[in-house]
Amino acid sequence: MPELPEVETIRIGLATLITGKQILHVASNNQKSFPNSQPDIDQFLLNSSVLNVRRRGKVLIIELSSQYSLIIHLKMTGQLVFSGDGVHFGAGHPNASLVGNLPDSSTRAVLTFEDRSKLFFNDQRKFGWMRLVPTIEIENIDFFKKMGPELLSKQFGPTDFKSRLMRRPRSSIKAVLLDQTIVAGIGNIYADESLWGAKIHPQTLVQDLSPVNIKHLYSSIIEVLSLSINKGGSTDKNYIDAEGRKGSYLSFAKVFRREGLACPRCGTLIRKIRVAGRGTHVCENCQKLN
DNA sequence: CACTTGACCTGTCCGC
DNA sequence: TGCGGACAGGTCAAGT
Repeated sequence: MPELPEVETIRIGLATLITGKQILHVASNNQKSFPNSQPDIDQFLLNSSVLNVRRRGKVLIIELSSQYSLIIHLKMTGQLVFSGDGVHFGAGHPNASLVGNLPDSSTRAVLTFEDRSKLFFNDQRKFGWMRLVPTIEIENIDFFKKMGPELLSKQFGPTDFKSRLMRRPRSSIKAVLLDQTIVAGIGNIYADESLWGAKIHPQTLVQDLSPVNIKHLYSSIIEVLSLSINKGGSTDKNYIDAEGRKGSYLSFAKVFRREGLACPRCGTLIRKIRVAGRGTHVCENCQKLN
């Protein structure tokens, strides 16, 4: 569920909360979530401190002073929640009811910093993972090597977008937007929202898109992602930011999770269909199939 | 080779 | 009320 805007929101929060802090202790109760048997951990995680927090696509990268980095993929239900000075999760915190007391049954790993503040890696469905890798090797890791360009990068524009899409001309545009090797960061929510914004049916084959379609889609994606980052991302069920806050983007969504409601543009009832194996929200009046 | 589907998980919701 | 099954969606392996 965390897509680019959610991960970016977490990154911004984490950067201010943990940059400069030294890691004293790490605990994991699930080898898939975080294999804490790695010999590297004692040497390169403990007693190292956080240099910065970066993002690549939907992946967080916590760079450490040891020249190692923690790479974190939250997948569907992962959360990173910080608890420490100035940020309290207990009685009186406005989000206490959302976060509850930690650790809880979904906590898979906990980092403890030198000031006793903690970072909880919660993940109900155990799809997410955290790995310790040498910083210099990050770009050689397979999924980073295969990952498409950053949509919000200044070096990335509509022409690049078009040439990336054309790598999969015979697939539906929705499947291609979800493919992280084409462009990085879009998931189900923002695929549906940007396609609605560009008035393109999700099942349209890439080769059937007009140049104008592609231009509109590019603008729509940038607009939707930027708006969502400004709203702190989307909260459906599990997403919260590093301080335990929900995002408000979903209240701005035009089609996602709005099946049976009126399309804000034309009033036609929004339908939920299945495209590329995913639940897909569409206004079949605005978004006509070519 | 290009593309689609199923598995990985667990909590929630719906229908009987 | 209880229970089985569908569903949620990011990614990779397996299947067509």
